[in-house]
Amino acid sequence: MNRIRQEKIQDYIERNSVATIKELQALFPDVSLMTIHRDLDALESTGAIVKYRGGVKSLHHPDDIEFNIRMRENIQGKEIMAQKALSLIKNRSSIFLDAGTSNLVLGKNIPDLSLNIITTGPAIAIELCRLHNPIVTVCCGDMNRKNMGISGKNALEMIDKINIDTAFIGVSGASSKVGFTCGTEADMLIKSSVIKKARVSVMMCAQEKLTRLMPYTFASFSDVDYIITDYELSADFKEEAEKNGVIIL
Amino acid sequence: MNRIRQEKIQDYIERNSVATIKELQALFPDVSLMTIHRDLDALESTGAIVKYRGGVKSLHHPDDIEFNIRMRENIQGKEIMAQKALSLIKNRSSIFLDAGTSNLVLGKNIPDLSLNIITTGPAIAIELCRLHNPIVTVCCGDMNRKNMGISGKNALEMIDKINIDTAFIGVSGASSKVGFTCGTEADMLIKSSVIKKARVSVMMCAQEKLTRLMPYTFASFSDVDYIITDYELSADFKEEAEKNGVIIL
DNA sequence: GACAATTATGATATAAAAATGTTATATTAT
DNA sequence: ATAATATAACATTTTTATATCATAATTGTC
Repeated sequence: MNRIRQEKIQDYIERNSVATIKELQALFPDVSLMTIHRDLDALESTGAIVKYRGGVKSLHHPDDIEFNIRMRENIQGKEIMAQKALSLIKNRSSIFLDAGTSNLVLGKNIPDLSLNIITTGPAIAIELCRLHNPIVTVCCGDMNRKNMGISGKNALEMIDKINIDTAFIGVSGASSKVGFTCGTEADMLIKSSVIKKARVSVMMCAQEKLTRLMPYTFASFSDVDYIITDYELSADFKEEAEKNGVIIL
Repeated sequence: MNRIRQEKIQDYIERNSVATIKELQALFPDVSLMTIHRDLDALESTGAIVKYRGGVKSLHHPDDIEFNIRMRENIQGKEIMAQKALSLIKNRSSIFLDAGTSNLVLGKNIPDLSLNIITTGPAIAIELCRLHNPIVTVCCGDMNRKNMGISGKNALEMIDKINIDTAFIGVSGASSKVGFTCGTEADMLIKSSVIKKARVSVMMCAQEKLTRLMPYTFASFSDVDYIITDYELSADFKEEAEKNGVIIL
């Protein structure tokens, strides 16, 4: 079988979450219908998709999808941010990775150093299993389906007990006036506790988050040390950062 | 033969855990295809790698890949076990899912009931995000790369605090004499604590685990309530189960 | 250093396997 | 009942692996 074509097909289906055979045929005009069918059979046997008469659908579940969709958004920006963040990760330090897509991309890029990595993202923990040197610790608590993150009282208690050198915190929305915001109270509690405990706090602010505000503020500019972004900050952000000694990467 | 090249090839395969012949050819453009084949034959005869049509794979994979491989093994058996386990899950109860591939398959099959699900498997937690009703709680602690499971002091403390109605425990090895075993001390501590706390303890014993013994015993027959398996138990298991009032599903 | 013996490599032909296409037949939806 | 779609069976093409032989490089011996 042609792996590359099959992966393209799967990608297409995942993106659109459904696809007709005709669409796929049009997408790959140089192979026969039968081959498409066979490719789909192969993909189906891996459990990634399901065939039905006339087409196929992705088997990924609604909540996964939201996360996966966000995972595919602005990949380049996330890569840029990950590269910047790597410069802040020192061997033999203890770092915290907040749940979320930016930090999952960061997790994929972390080298095999002697680190203590604490995370609220199970997906991040799984990703880090590819490495041999870091000790990976998962925060306990309740899963938030939206951001695949852990929060709750147990998590807070645990964070209270550990030491964090550098914390990478996901930001859902921000403004120069209200600071850094997120969508739930539970997440807010986690993020603000971590920032209090960490020696260095790094805000992972993809560009699109900077024009958006979420209900809960978890940190103001004076609480943080670095802002990592994928493009450039607007003047008011820069000004506010400078005023509070926040370094922009 | 050229030892140095062969070692480079082996290194490359180990690092990527698989390699296509084409990749290797591109990597060593100054030798012929035939030579690559012969190198691979030599490496295969040492038992370090395995050839398959189109490429080679390493026998020792990074742990995350190892987990995925185990995930694909005996899928039918795991499905059978999952179906049996479902009959023990009651609405509005608190269940514990141990990390591991059998319970990940079980997780994929759990219906959208009002459950409290506690798990040591981040992959299981992610899978359960597809559901809307259960409250999913992840145990805190350190990741064991081999079974993608969480263990350690934090996890033990957390388990101590919660109530578990039915616990589904993964079994790595078992015998009628020594009972149920696993591979690390940390896992042993988790499993035995959970069994102590749970009202009902269910051992998930795929057939292939029953002819295998692992270093740490975490439970004897008298500690457990159910054994779920995908085929049939041998006479000595049945006898020992009956003696201790363990129900075999 | 010359020479044989061994080992490694490359080229080509051949065999095996896998992927694809074609056509015929079965299934399904309306 | 009919048209659309899916599957099965077989033929063909393409890809990949092996066997064989010739040649080159390396090693050991005198």
